Amino acid sequence: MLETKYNHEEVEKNKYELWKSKGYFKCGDETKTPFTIILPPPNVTGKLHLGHAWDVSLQDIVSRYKRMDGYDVLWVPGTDHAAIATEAKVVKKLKAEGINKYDIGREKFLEACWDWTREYGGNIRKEWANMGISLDYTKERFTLDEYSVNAVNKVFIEMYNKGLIYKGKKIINWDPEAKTALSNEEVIYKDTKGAFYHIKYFIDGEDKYLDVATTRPETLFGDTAVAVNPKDERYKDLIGKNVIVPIVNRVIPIIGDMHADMEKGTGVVKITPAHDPNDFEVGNRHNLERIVVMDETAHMNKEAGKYEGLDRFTCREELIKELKEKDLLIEIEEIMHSVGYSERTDAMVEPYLSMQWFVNMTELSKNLIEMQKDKDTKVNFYPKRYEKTIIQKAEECYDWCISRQLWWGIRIPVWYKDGETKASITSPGEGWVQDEDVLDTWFSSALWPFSTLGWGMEDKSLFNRYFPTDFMSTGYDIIFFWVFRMMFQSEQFTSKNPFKDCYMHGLIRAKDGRKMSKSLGNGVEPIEMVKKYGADSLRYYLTTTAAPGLDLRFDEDKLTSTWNFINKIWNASRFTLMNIEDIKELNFDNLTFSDKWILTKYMNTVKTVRKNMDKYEFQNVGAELYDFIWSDFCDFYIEASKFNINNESTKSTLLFVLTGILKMLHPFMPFVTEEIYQKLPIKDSESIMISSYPIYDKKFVYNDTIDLMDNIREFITKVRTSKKDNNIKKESKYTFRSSNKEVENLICDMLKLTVSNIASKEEIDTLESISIDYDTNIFNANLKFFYEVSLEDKEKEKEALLKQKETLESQINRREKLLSNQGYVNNAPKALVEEERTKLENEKKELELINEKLK
RNA sequence: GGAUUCUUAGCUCAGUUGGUUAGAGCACCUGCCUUACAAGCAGGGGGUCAUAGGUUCGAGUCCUAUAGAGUCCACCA
Repeated sequence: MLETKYNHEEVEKNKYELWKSKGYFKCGDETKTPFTIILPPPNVTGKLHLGHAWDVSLQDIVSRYKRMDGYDVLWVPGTDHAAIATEAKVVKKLKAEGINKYDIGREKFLEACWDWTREYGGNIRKEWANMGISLDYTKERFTLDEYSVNAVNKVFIEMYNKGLIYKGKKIINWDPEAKTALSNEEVIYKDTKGAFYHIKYFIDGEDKYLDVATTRPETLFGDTAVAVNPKDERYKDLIGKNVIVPIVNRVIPIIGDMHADMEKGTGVVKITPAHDPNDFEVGNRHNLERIVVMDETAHMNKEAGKYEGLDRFTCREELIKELKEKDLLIEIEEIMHSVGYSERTDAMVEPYLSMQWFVNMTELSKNLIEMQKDKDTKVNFYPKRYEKTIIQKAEECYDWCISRQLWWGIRIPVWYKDGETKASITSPGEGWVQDEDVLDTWFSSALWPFSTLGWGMEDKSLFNRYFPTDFMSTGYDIIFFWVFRMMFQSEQFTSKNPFKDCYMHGLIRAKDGRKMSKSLGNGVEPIEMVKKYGADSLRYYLTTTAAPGLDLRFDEDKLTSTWNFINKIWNASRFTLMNIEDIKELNFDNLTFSDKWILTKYMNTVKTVRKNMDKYEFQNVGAELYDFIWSDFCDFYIEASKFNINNESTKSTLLFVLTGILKMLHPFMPFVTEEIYQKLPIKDSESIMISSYPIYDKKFVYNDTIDLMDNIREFITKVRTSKKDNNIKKESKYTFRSSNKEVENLICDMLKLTVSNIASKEEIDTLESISIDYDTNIFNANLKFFYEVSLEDKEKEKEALLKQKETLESQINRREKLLSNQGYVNNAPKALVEEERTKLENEKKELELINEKLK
């Protein structure tokens, strides 16, 4: 028998290992329809945060639901090598030991990375187990394993040969700390305090100067022109003349270019083609020289003359000092402007001219847009609005910088010899040297949905059976990093989209709405929450609280409520189990009214739950189950069943409905449902995990019980309220009559009206009474309580009646108006109009009763 | 500048083809140790659904504008 209280620690012990060892997580039943989910691979050396917990819970819900519903589910686990993130951590660790990565060299450094990966890699798996997620570990992948590396190489080479990947010298975002190029997505813009430095650029041969404003004065060493707008009357005549770059004393031309904005600053802008993407374009238009003035650590190079070797910020300070001394500085105007920082190292990004590899996005984007236009080929996003987002991204797409000057990652499969370039997995021969760079982590992640399934490998059986995948779930924060790229790569290499449905969830925030972050110290560890409340509580809370695509403010009080809900389920199960121990088989021959009612309610719930599960509307599933279980099953049905508990059919109903409840809850709370399921005297399989999901069955639907029970419950509430308002004691004498003999016992039981308290004739004659009336087309009843009614009680009753009268009258008024509206009567659904009519009639009847009483 | 989300009870949130009396949890008030559960039961109070218009027989839901909050993209000499 179950303990009186739910104990999540006990319940969650050992179950995961058992499921795993029984092989329930494994795919492979070819008699079933396949259903595939690929887990978004977390960073191998990372920790699972609440966002991950949310994400994996959503996927596990879908996996378990589909598995129970007869699909051959494959859920592929895996981790990501997270090139820059991991490399940064290993560099830091080595630094603490006094080791520099360049001193030990590439090979040794990679060994250190692998050590790090092995050391922390196991953590993730433990946390998955804690969350209870049903991953097929026989298919676990890593973005640096043979599946991934093979796919990456094949894809790169093919794209290179097709001209979809090219090498070029462009301005890219440079992270001077990690000493690598970044993609635009890896740059985070933050408002930063800075300044416009107004500097004098003297016109060559004249005593006049131009006021040139810049936020990065240290780049002046790379200036190769000054631009004004050709339409700008102020400067028009200067075009063609030259100015002198201060300090360097280089003579550079004044050019006319639309890039110079007349409204902005002084209307004069210095052009540094090697250090600004816009200036780069201007430089191309005017054939300007590109002078790089910094090295890869953002220290000044020899172009900066005596400032060579200084860090960019120190140089700025020194330079400003000198400009001031030489009276070349006009003013320093402090401003707030947004500046890019590296997502991983938080270093200020330097726009930097360098040779990098790029993916040409033009064709790929076009392709994606075409596929999204057709409902048969597109990815269905949940919520739908992200379909627009992804198209927008595709439309304004720029080329993707994929090379990284790192060591931890998949090396670019390109070889050089004597100015020749070849793309190849292995060396083309003697004397060929491989490109030093590795690929952006997201390049391998983009191939994940098919690389994990063995695309491009000899054995294609997994790929053929399980691709394309069915469901993808991820936070909206990586839609551009990942979802977008998975889509165009799959489209390019498999001609299909990587998944049919893509569910986007929001971000987890702290209770006050701020982001959870280390620096704010407001982060919450999922592990801690699992310890405190159990994985079941956490999973249910996370997945049923927020609507798709919306953020979730983490509220521990709600987790407590969820725990209480599970405790409620626990106790309802406890009650059921206590009373059905001897049951041998289900028998529905002798159903009571309330049995029929709960069966009908249950079937309706199954229908609604399935509908919402299929649409991934888990918040609706949660609400539906919560309400059904707590209000209908526990608060009413279990209470009612106590009076017929020896009836075999009532016992069967209890067991049948409870089993269904457990099954519908199982995807959300796998542990506790399994625990209880194991104790059921009759079950359809050895584990709830592999049992079958409830099916709507008309056989158990008794539609006429629904409205009648609603009436009964309303009447019961009315009586209880009245008893409380009028201070009517338990043992008060009463008389009761109703229009429906079948349910009279039920009502008396629920109201605890015993035969011994039925008022005698004498009591009826001598005592005063309060009467509670109920009158609708379906059910009417009259209950009178006989007792010493004080004057005060009478006043109170009268007051209550007057209040009721008032509300009734306004309701009748409203409804009469509504029903006299021809537009409504003609256009609204007939059933609805009919319902309104019935309600109006009932209200009129009730008003009559009240009026009578008031007399 | 472009896109997008949010604004519903004191707090946190549901409310999905528009259907008329807007729900939940927590908090609050009252009464109950009723033998599944006091982390519970029973009853109750509390909302002109941000504002202003519009479409419609009917709007929390659709449209337009406004205000406030957030996010993404672009720009940022």
